[in-house]
Amino acid sequence: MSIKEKTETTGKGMAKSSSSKLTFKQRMMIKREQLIIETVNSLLATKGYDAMTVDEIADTVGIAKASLYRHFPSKEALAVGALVDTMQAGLDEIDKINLQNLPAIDKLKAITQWAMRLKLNQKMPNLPSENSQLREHLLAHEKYTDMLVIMSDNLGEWIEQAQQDGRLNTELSPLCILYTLYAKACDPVLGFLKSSGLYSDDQIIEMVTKAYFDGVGKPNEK
Amino acid sequence: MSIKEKTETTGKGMAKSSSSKLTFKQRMMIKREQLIIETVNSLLATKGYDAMTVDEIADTVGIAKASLYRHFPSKEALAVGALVDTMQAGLDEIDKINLQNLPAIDKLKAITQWAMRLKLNQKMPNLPSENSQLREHLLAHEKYTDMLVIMSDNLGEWIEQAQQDGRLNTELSPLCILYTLYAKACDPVLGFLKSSGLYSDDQIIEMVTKAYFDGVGKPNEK
DNA sequence: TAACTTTTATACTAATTAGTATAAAATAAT
DNA sequence: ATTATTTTATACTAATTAGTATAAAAGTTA
Repeated sequence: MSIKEKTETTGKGMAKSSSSKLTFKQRMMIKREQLIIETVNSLLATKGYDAMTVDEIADTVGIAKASLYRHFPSKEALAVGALVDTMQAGLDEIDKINLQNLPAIDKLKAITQWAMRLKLNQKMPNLPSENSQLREHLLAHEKYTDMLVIMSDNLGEWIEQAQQDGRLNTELSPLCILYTLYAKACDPVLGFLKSSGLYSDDQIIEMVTKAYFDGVGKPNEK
Repeated sequence: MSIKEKTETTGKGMAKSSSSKLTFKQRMMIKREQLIIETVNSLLATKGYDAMTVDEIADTVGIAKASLYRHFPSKEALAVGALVDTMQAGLDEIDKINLQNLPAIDKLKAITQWAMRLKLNQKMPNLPSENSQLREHLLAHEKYTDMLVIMSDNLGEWIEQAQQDGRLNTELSPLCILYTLYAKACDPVLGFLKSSGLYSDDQIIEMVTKAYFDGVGKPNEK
């Protein structure tokens, strides 16, 4: 064994290595990293960043805290990792939707519903309130902001196309539509409707989609 | 001075005493309690419950921590007090709106916009994420839940009336409309649009109201 | 002035928790 | 089997913070 291998690590985010040949250990490392990320995502979705403790993460994953810190150097890095992971999933979903030849409005509905389903399944991490330490670090994290820009550009194109198609309200600025769309990913309405026990997930998504695109008011009210 | 007066206190919420004759000290007490509540509301709006510290509240109000604890027995009580206060303001606003003879749909728009303006002015307290200690205590607090029921009943009546008037989408259940309306009070879109610097508060409220009632989609899209 | 009450500043306790150190146990490699 | 590496359990440090105790200062009342 070479000295070099002694220091091998997945390196916080090289989950997709440039080399396609991975050792068994490396693959295990990646697998576990994914499990950690999933756990953090779930805890961020249910409890939020402040209430989530590192000991809890370790217990839930089923590994020792020291092992956790071999993958991520801090609690913040864990949260950022989870958020980057979700962002990547969103970008992947956008790519998938772009492959289909849909009108822009349907692409927008598709990504909105994808995000809402994630939220309903408690997989959508909750960001802490507006002025928080974590948010600053997140916006200082280049990878995350890069992904955010790519996603916003992509959604922005869909929005402008849908407006040109006459399928989106042109009285609303694209920015306003973009923000309201992002907001659907953390809409508390989904959880409240779910906890009412009256509706299936599909029904909830259908209702909230209708409320979002068609409005709660009657069309004739305009 | 009687023994009785020695133990006088505003008593956490008797801000509206049954007796209309109040001593100077009592009025000072109430005045200060209001200042505390305002401060807590502002801190809850900007930082959230977890990030808000009791020392910070005391410093911001400009009194000693010990004095703070003479008004409220715990941090949770402070938060609950702030939330009850906001809820009361909402009920007052509903009463005010009910005095005007407006169509139900306009009453709904009025209260929605009132809540959004509060949020824009950083006066709307942020509740912590769904499964939190504070939320449980809040729902165990009878006064708060009573107020919540009254408000929901009142808004529910408006919603059903507006549906009968043909001004609200009858494809959406009243419950769904109620929840989406509550959600406007904590809609992060308002803050994002504001921090973009592109719009005045009035413009933001107009935009988000339009998006909410008319939907982001074009009517002809239906 | 004198007696009394309230507020304040300060320091403390106790609990929580992020992150680290360490030695034993488990696993893998030769 | 032996050596090297990783994981684990445990205990620790250091920082934060809710809540309390206390004595001095400020304010009030007579």
